[in-house]
Amino acid sequence: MAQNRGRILDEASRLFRARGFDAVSVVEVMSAAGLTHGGFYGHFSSKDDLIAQSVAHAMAKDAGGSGDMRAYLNAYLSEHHRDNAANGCPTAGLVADIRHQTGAARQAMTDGLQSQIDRLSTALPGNSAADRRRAAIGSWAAMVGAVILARAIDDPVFSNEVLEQTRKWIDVQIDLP
Amino acid sequence: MAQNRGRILDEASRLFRARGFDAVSVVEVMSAAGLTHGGFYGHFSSKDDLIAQSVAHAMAKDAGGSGDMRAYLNAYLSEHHRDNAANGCPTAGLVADIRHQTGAARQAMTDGLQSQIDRLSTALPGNSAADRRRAAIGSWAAMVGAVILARAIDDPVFSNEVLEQTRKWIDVQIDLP
DNA sequence: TGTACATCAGTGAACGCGCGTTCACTGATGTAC
DNA sequence: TGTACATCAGTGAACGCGCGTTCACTGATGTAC
Repeated sequence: MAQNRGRILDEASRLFRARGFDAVSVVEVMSAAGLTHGGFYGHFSSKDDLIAQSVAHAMAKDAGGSGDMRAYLNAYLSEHHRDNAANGCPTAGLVADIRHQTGAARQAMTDGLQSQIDRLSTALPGNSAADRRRAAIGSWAAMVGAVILARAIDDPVFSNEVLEQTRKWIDVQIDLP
Repeated sequence: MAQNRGRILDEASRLFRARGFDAVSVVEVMSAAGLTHGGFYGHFSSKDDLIAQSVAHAMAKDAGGSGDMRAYLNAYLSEHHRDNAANGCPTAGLVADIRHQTGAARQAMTDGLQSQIDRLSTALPGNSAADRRRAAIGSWAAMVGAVILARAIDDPVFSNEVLEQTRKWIDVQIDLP
């Protein structure tokens, strides 16, 4: 049962990242996990509960940004990441949708973002802890914003430009003393 | 009839920014415009058509960022803007949702973003056109990203911190020669 | 000026559909003797 | 080792509801005479 529960959370977080919370049904999630929909309520109390738990699950699994910052930045602002939302960063895929969700889901996202900012703060250069935290917040906002913009834009040239120019723009900022 | 059509588009774009495309029904939009739902299909061919037209309408109406850049930045990354999505920037409110919409809506958003980047490019300093365009793209990604993050975060202190630190981080970048 | 009629934007009841959720059930698993 | 039974995760038909959409209609407006 714990195994099935883990598979439901994995598939739910992939489907939610790809298509949003509202557009994915409970039936779809259970099918993706190889089960029928009736058993869903043995694992979760409601779809809102699944959403909250899948957000926490995805944020915990996707804990990047603590190592080589330049490599992380290049992978994050890549065409591959833009085109693979299902397996990509849960923040970029879910954060805008979170605004319309219940308290538990919002709290899971908030906790995940705090961890992410803490991780980036240690990976970025800077003269003081305050400088590093500012760089972490600013560059994370730019990274998430750029991927969201690039995914919305219906023109490959412009979309690629947003990714590439944002990468270069952050590069300049990170290299500063 | 043209007057009613304008009111429907105004109310639709406000409701969509506040709650997302899926969560707002045709009945709600028509009620907000002071009409009943049956007349909707005299104005639009479908809800998707309304979405596409309301995105174009909102992007055209909200053409900011060509004047005083510092004032624009401060207003954009303010608590007031974060807390008033309904009347705020359509990019911050709708861009993530656009990914799941039809071609017409995506194209309206793409066109609006091109105009916005063009406007910011002329308002920002820089030694070359390429530098200015890079600064426009990078700071726009950071501004949109920060507002989206701040709206998702379920902790006022952290949310305010994201707005304030992103503002300062962009400030440094804009002031550079 | 006054009357008869055509037009058509807006009305509201009705439709089919997919959703989240419920519940009586099944059948594999493990324990008692 | 073999049999009887309890447990309970998973099944699938069914529910009520709200949605997007349709359509016969109404009633205000403007034109013809």
